[in-house]
Parts: sequence; structure tokens; C-alpha cells
Amino acid sequence: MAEHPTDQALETHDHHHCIVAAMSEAERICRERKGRLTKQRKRALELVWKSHKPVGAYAILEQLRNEGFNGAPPTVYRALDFLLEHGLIHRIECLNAYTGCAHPGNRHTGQFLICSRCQRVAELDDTNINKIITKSAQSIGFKINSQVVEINGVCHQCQTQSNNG
Amino acid sequence: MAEHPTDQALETHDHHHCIVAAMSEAERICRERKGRLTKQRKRALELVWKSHKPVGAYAILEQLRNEGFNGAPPTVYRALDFLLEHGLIHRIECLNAYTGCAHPGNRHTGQFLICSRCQRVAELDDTNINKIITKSAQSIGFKINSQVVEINGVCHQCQTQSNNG
DNA sequence: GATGTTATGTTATAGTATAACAACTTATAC
DNA sequence: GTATAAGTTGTTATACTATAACATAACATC
Repeated sequence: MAEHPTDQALETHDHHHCIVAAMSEAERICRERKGRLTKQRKRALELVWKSHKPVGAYAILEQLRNEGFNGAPPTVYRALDFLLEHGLIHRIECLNAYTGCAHPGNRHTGQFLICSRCQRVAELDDTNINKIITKSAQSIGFKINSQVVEINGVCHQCQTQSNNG
Repeated sequence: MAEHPTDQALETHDHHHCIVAAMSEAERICRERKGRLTKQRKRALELVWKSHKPVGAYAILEQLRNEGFNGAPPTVYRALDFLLEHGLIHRIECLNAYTGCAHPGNRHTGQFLICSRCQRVAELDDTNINKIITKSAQSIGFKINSQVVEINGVCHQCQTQSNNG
């Protein structure tokens, strides 16, 4: 748990619990789907979950290298691809970064609230948003494969306190 | 108008008209806001509008170079920044590319339907989508600055015809 | 025509992602 | 048990996207 002080200050919940829960969910899902959650994939997932801030592929790479893996970029991108495919993480397009999926299992479309102050991302899974987007697309005959909904702004916590980095 | 054959085949409307209209709108808006639509910015905007496919910054750079400008990446990114600021183009996050704004004027949030077959992008400006997203964010105290809504799929035209690249 | 402001030129570099091919592991069948 | 096929990782090189930093030029206003 060697996080930055700011990270710790911002965690109002037991984030360790998040990680443990996410990992055991991932194990279960991969077992079910016969996906192989190898050592590196597992470690990559843990690193993604380490905070609620999305992490870049190269940040993960650096961590892995610090831990003795001697990987190159493709190693990390492959792990991320696997995790994305199995719905264990999401990619945040406007940050070029990755974040743990709050409701893993089936590949689904969430909405992401990205705080520009604390950099944390919260995942909504508001089916109303999906529905209205789907409806709007259907009305002009567009067939949806996937949706990207990313909302930039300031989270509640950061609005009500001023001492954030 | 030296477009690829596929581009031409896909254009079911007089796209030249789109460009002309967009440029004159841009002139008007810049005059109004006292933004300087310089030669390069203007040319960049025209190149963005050249098709309904979003174009990357380096594609624009290459075009400009072909035309005798001897610019470097910053030249193009600056022009794009200006155009984004004045609401004349949009950035498509999941493509790292730029597309002409269908309703320029004030900086607004559109929704983008991205066709994976023909690569064309259609812009919706569905206020219902904005509203429901805003509502959902507000309900957890999140203050929105900007929204990214990008919908990947297949457009109506591509669904009903098979001869698309 | 001096001054401040805005825009562009230029060089270098940072950050993100993938192609292509080799080597190794694992699972399964024979 | 070893041959085979499938999946995973290693390795090198490179492509693509974006910005920092500083120099120069164009423009507007007085």
C-alpha cells in the first residue's frame, strides 16, 4: 500500500477492500469464462485497481519493471487487452488511461465522471443514459456497438474542500 | 476536390456546399468574436471539413506540407486548438481525430455517431442526452465542465449496402 | 515607429500504441 | 511421455500523437 499521501487522504473508504474484492471477482469471472488470469494479467489488474485514478499503460509498465518483470510495452498492452475483453477494466478515452470496472462480468458500457481536481474517476451504470442514447441512435438507423460517455468536471468532495493537490 | 473514390461514392450530398457554408459561418463567428481566422487556421478548417471522416493532426500536417507550408506539428496543433476554442471543430477522443462542427457558434457538447465501416461521423445535438447526463451527475453532486459522448457502430447507409471498404 | 500582443517557426522530446517475429507454456490427444 | 496445437510472453523496432521551450515575425494601437 505505498500510495502517495494525497491518494491516501482522498480515500475515504477502505480501498484495500476494493482491490481484494475486485481480484476475487476477476478470478471467478475468468474461471467461469475459461480465461487465463496469468501472473502478469493479475498483477496488471491489481495495479489498475491500486487507486481510483486511472493509470496509463506506461505507468503500469514502470511498476512491473520495478518489481523485476523485464517487460516491454506490448506485454502491458496485451494484459490490458485481455482485461478489457473480459470486462475487468475500462479504458478512459480522454485520458488514454485505464480504470478498474466497478461491475465486472459482462462487457458493458458505463459512464465515467472524471474529476479534474483529484483525478479520480467514478463509474455510473445508469441504464437511462444508455437507453436514451440508444433511442436517439436508433431513430436515425444507427446500430450501436459501444458507447463512450465521459464526463469531465469536479467531484462533490473536491467542491466542498479546498486542500486538494 | 481531390478526394478518394470511396469518399466520393459515400457522399450522397453536395459536400462542397458543406465546406463553403462552414467556412462562411466560421468567418462570421470569428469576426463577431474578434478571433483571427488566419490563413493557416482557415486552411486547417477546410481540410477538416474536406470529408465527413475525422482527420488526424498529422494528416492535416501532411496536406499543408504538400501545399507548400513548411510547418511542424505545433503549427497544426495550434490551429486545431484555435478552432476547438471557437467551437468550429470537435475532437473525437476515441479516434484522436478532428471533425467539423455541425452547429458552430458557441462551444457546445455534441454526440457523435462513428461508423466503423465508412469511418464517417455524424453529429447529434440531442439536448435530452445532455439533460439526462447532467441530471445523473448532479444527483451525486458532480459539477460538469464538459461531456464526451461517442457512439461506435454502423450507420444506416452501411447497413443497407455491402460494397463499403 | 515604439510598444505590447498575438501568431508562427523551429528544434527537440515526451507520451501512447502496435507490427512482426521468436521463444516459451500449457493443455490435449495420441 | 511426446507430438501437436493453441495460447502466452519476449524482444526489437517503429509508428503515431502531442507538447515544451525558445526564437522570430506579423499585427494593432497609440
